Amino acid sequence: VAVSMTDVARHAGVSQRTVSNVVNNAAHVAPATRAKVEASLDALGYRPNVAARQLRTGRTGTVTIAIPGLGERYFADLADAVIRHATAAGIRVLLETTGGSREAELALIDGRAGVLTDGLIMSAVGIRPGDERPPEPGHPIVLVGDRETRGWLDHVGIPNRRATRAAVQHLFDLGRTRVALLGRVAGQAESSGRLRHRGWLEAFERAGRPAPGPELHIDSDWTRQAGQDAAEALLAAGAELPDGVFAMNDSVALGFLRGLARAGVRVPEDVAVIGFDDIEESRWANPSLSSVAPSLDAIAVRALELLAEQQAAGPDLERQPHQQHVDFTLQLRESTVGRTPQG
Amino acid sequence: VAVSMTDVARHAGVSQRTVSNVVNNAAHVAPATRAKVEASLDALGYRPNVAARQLRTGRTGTVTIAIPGLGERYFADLADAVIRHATAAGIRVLLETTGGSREAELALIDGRAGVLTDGLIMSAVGIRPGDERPPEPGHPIVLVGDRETRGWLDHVGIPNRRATRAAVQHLFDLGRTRVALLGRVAGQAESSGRLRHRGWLEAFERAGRPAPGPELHIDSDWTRQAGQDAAEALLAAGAELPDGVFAMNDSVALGFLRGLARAGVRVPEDVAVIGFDDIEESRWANPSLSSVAPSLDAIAVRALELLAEQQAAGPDLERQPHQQHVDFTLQLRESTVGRTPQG
DNA sequence: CTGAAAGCGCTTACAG
DNA sequence: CTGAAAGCGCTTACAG
Repeated sequence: VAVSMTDVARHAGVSQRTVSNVVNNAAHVAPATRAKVEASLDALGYRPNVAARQLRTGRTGTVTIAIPGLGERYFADLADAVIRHATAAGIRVLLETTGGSREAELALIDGRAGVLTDGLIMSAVGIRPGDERPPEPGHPIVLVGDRETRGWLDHVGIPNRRATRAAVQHLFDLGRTRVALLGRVAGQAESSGRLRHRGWLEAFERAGRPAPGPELHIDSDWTRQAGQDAAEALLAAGAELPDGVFAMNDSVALGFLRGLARAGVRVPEDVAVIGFDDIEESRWANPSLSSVAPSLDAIAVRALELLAEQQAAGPDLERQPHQQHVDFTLQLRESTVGRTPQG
Repeated sequence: VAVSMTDVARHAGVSQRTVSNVVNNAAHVAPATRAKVEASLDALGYRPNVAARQLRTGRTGTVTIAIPGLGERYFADLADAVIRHATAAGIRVLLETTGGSREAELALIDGRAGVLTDGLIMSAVGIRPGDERPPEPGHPIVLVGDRETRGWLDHVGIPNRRATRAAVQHLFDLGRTRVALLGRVAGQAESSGRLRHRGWLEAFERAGRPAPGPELHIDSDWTRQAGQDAAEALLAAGAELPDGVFAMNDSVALGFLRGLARAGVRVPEDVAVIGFDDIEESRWANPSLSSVAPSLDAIAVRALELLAEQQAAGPDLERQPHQQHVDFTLQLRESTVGRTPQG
């Protein structure tokens, strides 16, 4: 059914090689030949067969971005950044969702289902440090996000502990002293949950303050609903409220804000709240939410670069995995600094 | 570098065909042979070469979902629905973003850059009715979303006019009479903007009310920022406020709500607001936003079915394009019905 | 600058 | 139940 280069070659009265040269814009094609071939290309409606090209060259011009799911806005934003930067470089993107399951992530890493693309960028949340093994030649892998392992795989993310310390210090600078941690501390030693927990503790330490007691750790899933429930439970318990809250991500922070608002607690006057991830909703919440903003663009660019680097390196057994940090910023909004003149 | 079936065959002392049979779980492989081959498969670490398989069979097991971008939550949710349902069926999904540009959409439709997958599901917003042409054999296409063309391509969406009438009627039922339209009426005759504009007019007509005057059409981009700006401009103008607002999508509605809240206008007491798309933020806004909720799951399932149908039909020149509607519901929340006992 | 030919790694009639 | 072989549509040394 499809028109092949052979068909075009016959139609134009040249060899298949010449058709290939024209299609791929190779230099040194005589103008007359080129014109003739292009006419045939158009006349027959030729479309390149990507599978054949890929089989021959071993390259697809496509990379895979794997995230837990698009439902969580942070991951959608991350995927968006990768897609935008890849597209700009002429690379297409296959999106896989893992549901955050270790099994699904491992299957992708070792290519069990077949390697469809030139490389894999994965926001891994389910695998454990021991699961990593050196990527096989021809199957470059870059992990992105918040883990901080010293594993076998390249990794790019933001410095979680440092970013957390900065966020908590911001609350200290505002004069808050009883700064709570909102979220669940779970997962592996190097999970973002544990890293942020440690950052919170370190902030007290570095500020020369006594370590926060357990009553300042508000346990909660990292979801909006859980955040709202946590706020309601806290208020129902009637205990003294913290005057500052560092939330492990924006979703739980937004839910918490809503729970406070419904009970008439004033933010930031009574409680100042800062989150993590800087998802888009945070700009639009009422009050708008301060947050730690990782540079997703920088993460995407760096991940794509590392992928290209691994491809170029080929089966280089000496290559050490690159573990890199990119920048973050503190987005200060109403939930900590109140309504500012510029709104 | 990679291990081929030939390598495995040599290692196991069988023919390549037998290896293929084992890998593809073909029936009628002698148990002893299977065991032998499986041992070699494991020993050598065989991974199927997807490109070769695709070249041979012409199928990839992958479909493309094309949307304007992941930044707009509605499209992310749509892509998520397609990915979830495709994955459940063992199909992988290539995500392309078009930026809503007609050029990018056309390039995908006619496969100019090469057809990478078994089919294309596209949320098209840039192409015009005349741009559609019958899909080429072997390149199935399904359009999804809000257009309502009688074009050459299969289409699945929700009945925009009917859904809009239902939303406006809901406001009438609440006793509102000055029900404004918020959003810009632009694009082709069958664009969702024009369809929703018509639905708004029809609602007045069917309710036996006089047609709304132009002062009830609040022109605005379909974005959050624009919605907020529109609310502020309206209040600054000092004109009489509408008592109900049908917004063309949730984003502009949410921005509008924020603008009202900042000025102390009470929702829904002073103004009741309903949006369109039912994006996730709407559940979490304060007040939460009522909205027309298309069934994204139904859209995804139906689109995938139509793709499969086109594949099965093959080059059937008699096949008529299928243009189908799926269900919608009205999600009633605080912005129209106020805070209810169950929160 | 162009042609004839090999081969990427599979699947699948065709035999036996 | 298994083998020997063709061929999917390309790219790319090898010649000329």
